[in-house]
Amino acid sequence: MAANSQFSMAVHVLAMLARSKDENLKSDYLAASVNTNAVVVRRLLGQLNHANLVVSQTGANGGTRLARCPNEINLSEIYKAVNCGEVFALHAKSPSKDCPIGKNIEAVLGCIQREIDKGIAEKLTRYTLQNVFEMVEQGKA
Amino acid sequence: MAANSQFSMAVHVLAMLARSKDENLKSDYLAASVNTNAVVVRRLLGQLNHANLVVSQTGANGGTRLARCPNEINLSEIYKAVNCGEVFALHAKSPSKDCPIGKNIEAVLGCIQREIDKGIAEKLTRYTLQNVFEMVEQGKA
DNA sequence: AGTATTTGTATCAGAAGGGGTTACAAACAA
DNA sequence: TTGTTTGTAACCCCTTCTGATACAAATACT
Repeated sequence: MAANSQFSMAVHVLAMLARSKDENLKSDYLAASVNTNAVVVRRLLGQLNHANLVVSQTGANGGTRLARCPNEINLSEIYKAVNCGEVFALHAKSPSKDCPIGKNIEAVLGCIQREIDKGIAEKLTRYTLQNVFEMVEQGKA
Repeated sequence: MAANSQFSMAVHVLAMLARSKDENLKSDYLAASVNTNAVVVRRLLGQLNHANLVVSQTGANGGTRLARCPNEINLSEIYKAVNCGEVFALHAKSPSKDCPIGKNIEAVLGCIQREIDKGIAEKLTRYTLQNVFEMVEQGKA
């Protein structure tokens, strides 16, 4: 898949916002750091805003800042906010219902899919934005 | 872009092979159950063969069968065999190295990425192909 | 040997989605 | 009012997945 890098960009942008505390940052400025276009950043911020992670203001001296403290935001929320889809897709075209395997495989795969998603969420919940910000600041990967 | 359903198709095909024991199944037959094209199935089987999960034979009465017992194949191996890529992509274009965040964010994200991949593998390792086959047979999702 | 069958693979076309870009309306500060 | 900034629509390009056709190579059967 053309790999979806929205989560990476989102974490990057949010880390920038965490660093700037309560100061509004402009999409132009964020785009320069992420090395992309300002509109791409604004589209992303729209999703983060929708998830109540950031607050934006239009107009002169506008921009975006965090809606909460960095230690009150965890990566799982960010992951959910930028809808990256599932880990793997179910069949593009439904399997044959005339086949004993095809008839039930989708339900089983769906179950496994949910299991994995739970696992991902569990891992991501362990990291707060504050944690990530500190790891980046300390150059500690 | 179309979401990647290769893992789903792979599990489906392997479940079919598990059901047919040591009998060779033809790509045409598998394709009918998966509801796709025989070439798509052969491409998939090529990857599974490369991972030593199946064995194929050309020629009349040819086809494909499992290389191992279904209870000796776990879903993590299948996941690795069909290269589904990472859960999320890192930045398409490298972030600005002039920014304290941009300079280090990729390393931190890579670390998180590996953490998640480990989690997925751990979950998938719990299921054998035999488990999946039985769940499908029993219509139990 | 000869024929039919089946896989392996190359190649192309179409669909879908991500990302980059331009353009412009709406909101807001001064 | 004027200049700035976000929000969003519209479009293009590129990549990847899927479907399809075609054909060589391998194999079984007669």
